[in-house]
Amino acid sequence: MVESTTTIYDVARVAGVSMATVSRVENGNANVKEKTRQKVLDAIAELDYRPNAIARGLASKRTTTVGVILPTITSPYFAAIARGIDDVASMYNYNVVLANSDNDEEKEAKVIESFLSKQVDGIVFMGSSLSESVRNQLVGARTPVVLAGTIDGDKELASVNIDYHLAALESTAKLLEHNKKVGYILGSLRDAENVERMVGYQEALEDAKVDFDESLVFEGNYSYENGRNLAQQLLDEKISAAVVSVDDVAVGLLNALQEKGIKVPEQFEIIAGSNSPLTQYSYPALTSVNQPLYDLGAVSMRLLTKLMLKEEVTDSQLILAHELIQRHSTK
Amino acid sequence: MVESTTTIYDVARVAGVSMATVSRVENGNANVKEKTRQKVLDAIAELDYRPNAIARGLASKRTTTVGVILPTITSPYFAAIARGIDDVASMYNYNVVLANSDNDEEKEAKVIESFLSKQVDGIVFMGSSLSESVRNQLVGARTPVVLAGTIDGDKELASVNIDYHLAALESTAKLLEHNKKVGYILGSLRDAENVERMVGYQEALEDAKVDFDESLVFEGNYSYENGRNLAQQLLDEKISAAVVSVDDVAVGLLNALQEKGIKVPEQFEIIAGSNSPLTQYSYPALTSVNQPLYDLGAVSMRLLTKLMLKEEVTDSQLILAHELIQRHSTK
DNA sequence: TTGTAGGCGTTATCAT
DNA sequence: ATGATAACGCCTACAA
Repeated sequence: MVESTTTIYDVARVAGVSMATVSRVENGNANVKEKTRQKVLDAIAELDYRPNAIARGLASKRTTTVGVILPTITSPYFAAIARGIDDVASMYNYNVVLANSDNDEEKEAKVIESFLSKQVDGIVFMGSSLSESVRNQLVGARTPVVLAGTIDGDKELASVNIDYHLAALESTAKLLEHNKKVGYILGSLRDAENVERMVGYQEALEDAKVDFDESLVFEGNYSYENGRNLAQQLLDEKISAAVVSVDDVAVGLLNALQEKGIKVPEQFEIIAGSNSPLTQYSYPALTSVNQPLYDLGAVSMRLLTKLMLKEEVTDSQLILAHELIQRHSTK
Repeated sequence: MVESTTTIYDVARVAGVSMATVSRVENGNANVKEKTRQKVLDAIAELDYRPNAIARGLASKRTTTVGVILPTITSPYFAAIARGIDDVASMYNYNVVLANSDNDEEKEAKVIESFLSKQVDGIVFMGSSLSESVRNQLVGARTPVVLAGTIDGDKELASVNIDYHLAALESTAKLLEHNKKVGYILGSLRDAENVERMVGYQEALEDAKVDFDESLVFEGNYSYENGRNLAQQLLDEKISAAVVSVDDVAVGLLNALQEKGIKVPEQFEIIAGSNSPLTQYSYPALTSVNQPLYDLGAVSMRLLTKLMLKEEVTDSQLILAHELIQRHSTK
C-alpha cells in the first residue's frame, strides 16, 4: 500500500463531487444537500482523510495556534498558569505552542520572531519583567497579545494580573497584628510586580503607624536555599514575622528556623505569597496568599480569544481577586 | 502605513533579483554571488521581511514543529521532562506544541489527530498507560514517535524509559537492611511502570528471603492526602519502612507520621521515588530515587530528531540510569 | 446547491 | 549564478 497523502481532491473524486463541496462539508457550510453531505462524509471515512491544517492556514490565514512564552515551565507557578491557558485554548480549539524563555531577553525576542513567522493567531506572554525592546516587538506585531501576570507600565498591551499591591498590604497588616518587626522577603525590585508589593508593604506599615525600616526588606530571593540562608539574618534583625513572596523561599526559611529551634507560628509567623502545593506540604502548613494562577491563565486565554475573534472587549486591563488562606504558620 | 504582509516577491523586487534568489539566500544556499546576497540581505532588513513558516511548511512538507502529549503540565514530574524536551527542541530549532491529555484516552486520540493534521514533524508521547487504540494510532502514523517514560509492551515504538524495576529492587533492598516489614506504596497497577516496580519489590524480598505479603502493598496512591491517610494503616500493619513511588504521597506520609509522634528515620524509614524538589523541602529531607527526568525528556527529543532527520539509530529502546540520593529519611 | 478557478507564500525543478 | 514556473493542499469569490 502506497503511503501518499490523501487530499481533498481524492475525497471529491470518491464522493463524485467537486472539491469545493468537500471543503464546505469540512467547514460545516450549510449550503450542502444532506444527501451530498453524506456521500462526502462516507468518502472521508473510507479514505481516512484528514485535512492539512498547514494548507488551510496558508489559504485562510488562520492557524488556530497560539504561542505561549514563559520563563520556565518547571516552576509550579507558571505551570499552573499554563494549565489554565491550555484548558481554555482547547475549549476554543486552539493548540498551544509553548516556549521557555528563562527570562532571557534575547530568547524572548527569538521566540516571538519564531511565533510570528509561524503565523500564530495570538500570543500570551509571561515574564517577570517586560523589556523595552520586547515590549516594542509585541506592540508592533499585528498579532493579538495578552500579558499574563506581567505588568506593562504603559498599559498599552492587554493584560491580566493579580493585585499584588493589595495582597502585600493585607498580608503585612495581618502580621502587624501580633508583631512589631515584620520583614518582607521578595524577588528582584526590577520587576514591576515586586515594586507593587513593596508599596503595599509600606502602606500597611503606614496604616499601622510603624516606621519603615529598609533593613527589614530582603530583595532578590527566589530559591529554597535563599530562604534557608535568610533565617539567621532575620533573627539578627529581631524580626518575628515575615511575608515571603516566593513559596520556595518561604519553605526554606520555615525549615531553617525550625532547625534552629524557633517555633512557628508561636515565635515566628510566616505568610507565603503564592499558595503553591508546597505551602500545604510543609510542616506546619504555611498560611498563604492564594493567587488564582489557573484562573489567571484561563482568563488571559479567554481575553486572547476575544481579541483574535475581534469580539468587543471593554476592559483589556484585568485584575483578579486573591485571598488569604489561613493555615498554621500564623497565629 | 499600510499593514500588508511583505512577501518574498517584495524583497525580490526591492533587491532587483528574482524570488528564487531570495529563497536561496534565506536558506543559505551557496550558489549566490556575495554581492547579490548582500543586496538581498539589505532588502530583507529594509522591508523587515519575515518568511512565512506556514507557506514554507506547505511547500517543503516540514514544519519544524513537534507535538508533545503529557497527562498534565502541572505535575513537576512531567514538567521536568517537558523542560528537557523543550531545551533539546530549541537546540535543533524545533518548536514544541504542548497538549495536556489528563490521561484521558479520548483526549489523547483527539490531540494526536490534531497534531497530525497540523503536520508536526514528530511526536513525543507521555502517558501512564498506553491504550491499544492510541497505540495503533501512533504506530499507524507516518510521523516519527517517541514514547517518553511510557512503556510499550510490544516494543514497536521508540521509547526512552527509566529502569523502574531495578530502582524498586534497590530501594527495597536498602530498607530491608534495617527493617523486617517494608511496605510499598505506588500508583495504579494498570500502569506498566508500576508493574515493573512491583516485580522489583518482590525480587528484593526474595533475595532477602522475606516472604511476600500482599497487605504491605498499597496501590493507587497519587496525592499528598493519600499519603497522609496511609500513615495509620502502615502503623497498624507494623510496617517500619516504605518505598513510596510518588513524591507527593511520600511527603504526606512523612508529615502524618511525624504528627503522630513517629520519628523519621529512627522509627520509620522512607524512600521516595522521584526526587522532585519536594523531597528536599520536606523535613527531614527525603532519601529518594533520582529519576533523570530532564534527561529523559532531552534524550527522548534527541532520539526524535534522529528519527525525523532519518539519521541512523541503532537502539530505539533506551533505558536511563537512576541513582539513590541519600538524605535524612533513611538510616 | 454545486463547480470553476485564482490565490495564499514558499520550495524546488528546470532551463538559461 | 539566476530566473521561470510548477507544485504544495486548501479556501473562497464568482459562475452556473
